[in-house]
Amino acid sequence: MSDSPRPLRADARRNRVRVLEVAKAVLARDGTAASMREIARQAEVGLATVYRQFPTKEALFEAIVTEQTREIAGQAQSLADDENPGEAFFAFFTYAVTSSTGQKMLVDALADAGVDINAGELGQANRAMLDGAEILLVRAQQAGAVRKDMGMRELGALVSAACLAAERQHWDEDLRTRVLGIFFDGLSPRT
Amino acid sequence: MSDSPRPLRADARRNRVRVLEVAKAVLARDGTAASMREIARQAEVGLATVYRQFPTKEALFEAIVTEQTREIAGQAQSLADDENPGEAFFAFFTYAVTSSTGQKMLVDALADAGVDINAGELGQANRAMLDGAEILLVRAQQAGAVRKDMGMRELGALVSAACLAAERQHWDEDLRTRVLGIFFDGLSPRT
Amino acid sequence: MSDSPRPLRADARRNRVRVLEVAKAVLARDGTAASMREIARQAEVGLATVYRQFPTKEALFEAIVTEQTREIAGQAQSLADDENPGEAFFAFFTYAVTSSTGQKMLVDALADAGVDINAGELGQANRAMLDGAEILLVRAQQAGAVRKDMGMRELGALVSAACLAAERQHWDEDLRTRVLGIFFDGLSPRT
Amino acid sequence: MSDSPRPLRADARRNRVRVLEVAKAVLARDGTAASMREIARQAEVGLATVYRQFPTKEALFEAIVTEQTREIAGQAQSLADDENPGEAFFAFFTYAVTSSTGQKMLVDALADAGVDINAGELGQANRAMLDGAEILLVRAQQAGAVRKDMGMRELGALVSAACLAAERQHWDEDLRTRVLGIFFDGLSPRT
DNA sequence: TATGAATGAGCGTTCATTCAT
DNA sequence: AATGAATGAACGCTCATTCAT
Repeated sequence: MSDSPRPLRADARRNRVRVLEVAKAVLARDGTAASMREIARQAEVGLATVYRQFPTKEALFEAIVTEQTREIAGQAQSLADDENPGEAFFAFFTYAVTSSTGQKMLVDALADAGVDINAGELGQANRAMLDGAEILLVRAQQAGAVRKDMGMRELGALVSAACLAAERQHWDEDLRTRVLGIFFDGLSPRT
Repeated sequence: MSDSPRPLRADARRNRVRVLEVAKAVLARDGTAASMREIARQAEVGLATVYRQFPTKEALFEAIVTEQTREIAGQAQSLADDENPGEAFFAFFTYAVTSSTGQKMLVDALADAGVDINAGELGQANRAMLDGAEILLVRAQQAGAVRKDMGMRELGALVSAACLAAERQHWDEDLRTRVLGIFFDGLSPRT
Repeated sequence: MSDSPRPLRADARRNRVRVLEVAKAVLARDGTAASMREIARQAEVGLATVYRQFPTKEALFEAIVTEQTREIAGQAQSLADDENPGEAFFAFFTYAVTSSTGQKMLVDALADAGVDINAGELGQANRAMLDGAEILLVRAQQAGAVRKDMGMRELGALVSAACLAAERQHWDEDLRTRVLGIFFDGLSPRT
Repeated sequence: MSDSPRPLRADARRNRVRVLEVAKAVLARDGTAASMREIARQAEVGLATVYRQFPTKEALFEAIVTEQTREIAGQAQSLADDENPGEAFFAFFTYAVTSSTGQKMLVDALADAGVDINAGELGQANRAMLDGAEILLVRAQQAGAVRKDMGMRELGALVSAACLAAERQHWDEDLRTRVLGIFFDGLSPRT
């Protein structure tokens, strides 16, 4: 966690962050058809600078997905021993939908492009996220907050659905709250 | 503005239908990145024949969406006076998700491209579909089968979510049934 | 040998020939680093027209080499039963050097690019050329016009050497005659 | 214009030599398409260090060619008063072909790029080499070892031819010996 | 002085669209 | 009416070269 020994890379680091941020936004807007040139233009860096940080378009996508996946995995972990498992689970679900806007699209694009989603850093992050999510799900079920006939497949499907629709339809916060409310009611145990 | 008589268009009509069918399949497989040339090849017609029927790629997309929207609108209409409003509503929801696989992607592509989704034949079809859906929703609510705090916005969001996720993740029938089950439980009136 | 049944392709055919011609010249001048754009520009056709005829740069190279190889093979064949084997052999050698300007460079470029030089139409043409050359060589040796310790390897090396140097140094006819004269003296049987 | 003193350039000198060596090898392998970055990487120096020594890629090429030309000129000089002019000439020819592998390609690349081959240090080296070669040629002719109707143009053409073909076809030592044998027989006086 | 990050021109290739046949 | 050849803009990517550290 100490400062790295190379102060030279201050600008390079800033450029990387900037490119990632812009790329996230551009991809959310234009989908995977977004061009590297457009990303470079909006990040106000040269085209080759993007390529220095991310040697292919695919690598850029993968970096974005990996970053977001890690964030979600981290959130799962910090909720793992929450004293209220039900609330923790629903909070995680909401966080995942809110933060992973556009991610599923990228994951699919990567899969289409033949990237092994379970390999490398992305695979690691993915497993961490899934493991964390499963813990939250099981604890919520044990606490009686979530119906028992739910598995990871259903959870993944629901989260994906919400992510994709929120992304493409630009859900505002109000709509998201109401739709997730419906989801959560559906997830409650049947009385 | 009157429909012109069509004495010679027997083969042209057949070509149009054929191109539409093939385009639907190709787009479902390759997404909106599918090329006009590929569609022409698979339809076994010349490239310019496709362009005669659909002056731009966008127009072809629009035609597909319009057709599918009309089908869904028709389904809503035929369920409009079903004697069991609750069943009718859920059947319609399921039909919409099942049949419009790949459609949402197109709608978004159109919207991205600046097409006014409410204009022209597509707008007409869209309004018919929404009107039909609203009737089904209201009747189901009046019958006590669907919670009262649902509006068309929530309905659209839910249908979209299911369509997009089903499309991108290749839900099998079993998973779709289970996920829609959760949706429908969430839509039931709170007891 | 009859006219092909498609008169439509008159212009396409002319473009193909034109592109091939220009490409031969451009490649002779700029080497394999010549750009497709430059070829298109000089041929006064659109870039995509070049690609319609030759789907990759490699394919264009291969087409050129194949064409030239065929011409040389044809020349070998028509000299195969010449009544003066010595003259026939030397005439063939001269023809090969004169006509295949720049070819060796392309062959090597293809080999570098991983093209199997013995496969497909090029391989066929290549074998025909080598077979024809061998016949001429053996006959010349039997007639006492060429030293016996010559094999196809040496022949290939000598022809290549002359081709490459003629190409890169822009030998005029006079110099070519004198240098080939030295070659031919070297090829004569030792007295 | 005077040579500046070089008190501090011990490492710079070493870098220059190292870069030149590596560049020679890389260019022999990858041709003139080799990238400056690759050369820097293999020389284990920074990219800008290469550019400090050689302000352009062209300059690097020129330096390599100049160095090799100087070596050949030196060889010519040391053979200039050999007691056996015929042997000396053929030894020089062989040395030139053997050592200048890859050089002709560079010379041509330079010429294509518009570099005046007769200017600067390269021109000087070139003249020295040609002068030395001419002396060897004339002495060999006077000694009756080489035919009289040979001039520098023919000599240059023959050496180039052998260099280029040896380079591009990866002649092994055996083949080179045999082919040069044919060349030398051709160069002998006609009996 | 040495480094490597940044840059933009250029390359091979694809695609929607137009036009001559 | 139908065809497919022609076109140029755009894309992903690489490279020689410059500049800030």
